[in-house]
Amino acid sequence: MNKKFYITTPIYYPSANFHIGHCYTTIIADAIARYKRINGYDVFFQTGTDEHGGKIANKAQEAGVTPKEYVDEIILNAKDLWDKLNISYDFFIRTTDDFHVLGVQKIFTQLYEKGEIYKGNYKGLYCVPCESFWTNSQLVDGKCPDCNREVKEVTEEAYFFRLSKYQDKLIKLYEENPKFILPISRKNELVNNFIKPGLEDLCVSRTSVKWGIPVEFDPDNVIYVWIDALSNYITSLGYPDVDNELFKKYWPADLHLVGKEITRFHAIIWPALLMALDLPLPKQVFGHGWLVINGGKISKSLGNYQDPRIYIDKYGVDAVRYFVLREVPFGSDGNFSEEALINRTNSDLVNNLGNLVNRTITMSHKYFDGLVNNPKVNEEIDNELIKEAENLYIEVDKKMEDYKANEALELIFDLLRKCNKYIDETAPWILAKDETKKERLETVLYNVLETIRISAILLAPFINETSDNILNQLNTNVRDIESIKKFGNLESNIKLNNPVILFNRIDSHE
RNA sequence: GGCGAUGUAGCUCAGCUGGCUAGAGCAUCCGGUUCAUACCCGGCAGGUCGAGAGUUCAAAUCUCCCCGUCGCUACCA
Repeated sequence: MNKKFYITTPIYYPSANFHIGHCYTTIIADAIARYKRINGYDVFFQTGTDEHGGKIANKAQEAGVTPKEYVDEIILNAKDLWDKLNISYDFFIRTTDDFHVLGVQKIFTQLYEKGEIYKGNYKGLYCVPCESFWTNSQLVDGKCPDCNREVKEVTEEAYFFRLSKYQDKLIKLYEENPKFILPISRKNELVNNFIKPGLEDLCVSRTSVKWGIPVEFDPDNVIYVWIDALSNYITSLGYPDVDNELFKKYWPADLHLVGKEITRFHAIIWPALLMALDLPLPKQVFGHGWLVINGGKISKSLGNYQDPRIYIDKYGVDAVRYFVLREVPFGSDGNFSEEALINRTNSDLVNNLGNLVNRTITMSHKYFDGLVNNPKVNEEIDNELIKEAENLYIEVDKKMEDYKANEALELIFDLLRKCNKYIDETAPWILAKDETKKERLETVLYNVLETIRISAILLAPFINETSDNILNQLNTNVRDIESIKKFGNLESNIKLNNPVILFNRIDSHE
């Protein structure tokens, strides 16, 4: 039986269509999921949307439709976007799905019956005209940030989750699992800002919000975002039916991939809720950095972004995937700009990779009619290339262990660069002029083709279409991960297909 | 204010527990090559490693202080 791997993206808030930042998270998750799959894992990859809450209710009202109608449209748009980005998700959960609504109600009731949730009073600063609660830190000069009027302290009945009770257990969790929250800096933030000062109980219901899941035994109260949204990771597997095959097979999650802004919810509230439910905890929460635009946040109000499909249509899905995976360093922010996308595409995908594949296959056709053969007339110069090609998997795997996709890609492209150099040094066009060097020439081309095959197989999780394209041009059937752990598994009797341009050069002056 | 990151070649960044003339990719310039998508290969140039002080035989790497940028600071997913 295969090892399992359950990976999730956050469930995004569909108050508007998704931007490149959503794509970034989802593409990383997809790359990790695909990487695990080619390594033999039985992967369950989940994404989805968090559709309740006041903000969406307001948006819908503005648009003159029901909240459900409003989000339905955005979800269609999102699914189309994920299709265009080749996101290989196994399940797309919506918090408006019936099973989720029922599951969340059961979870809430269960927690209440166990005494983990109690009824108390929520004290908050309320702006009457705006009908919204604010925190101290949100106020501007002590006044409502929206309308600049006075706020007043009001009290309403609400349900609370005993979060404070889990303080010590959370500390123990972090200590026993140093990689529970990655990167480490995120963990420090949480410990210093929340755990150390002391956790407060968490208000988990609202009466002021109507668009949400009602509390089963007290329907005037709506279950607030924490339990509603976070529970998605288990309701999708059938919880509270713990005998569900999916739940038995995939829970606990191996990786919750989240943006750094919501690490807190996943690293504090979520484990505490699971402890309260007596469920196993996820193995890891990774709070990745943001894609920023001109150093600043992607922001709807600034209008500093475009529909991601514009870039996909113009430059191709793999150019976009490659860019976000390659450009953003492990855990920190990375800059997105069309110019950087173009540069990255031209230098890495067109010049390095595309040209390498093209020149190699062209030579094979020119000199041997596309027939592959390896007479193994090796020379000293071959050893380094062969050794590095053989080591590539090990090196990439080390990087992917910590989800460092950018560094994994860097390694692959280093090898491709070395391959171009190898061609220049062995100069096949000179060998071709000497009939006695025929077998040496075949060997050289074989070495390059095999290195390309190995690289293409490792590129599959990141840029799957390009990977397929290359392997199809090679016309090889040997595409499994095992075959690249040793050099020389490319078949010796195949005939290459005609070369096809992988990426077109982008003229940035367009 | 508190906590925490970060500041290294024009750009994006590597440089762990201190130790050869500080590195890579991209961009620029020069040269080579022609199988290839004006591509590929080689090379030059370019850095007071944010500023200052200290520890040390030796610091980008440790300590202190200052300056800049950014993040977090709970009920805004």
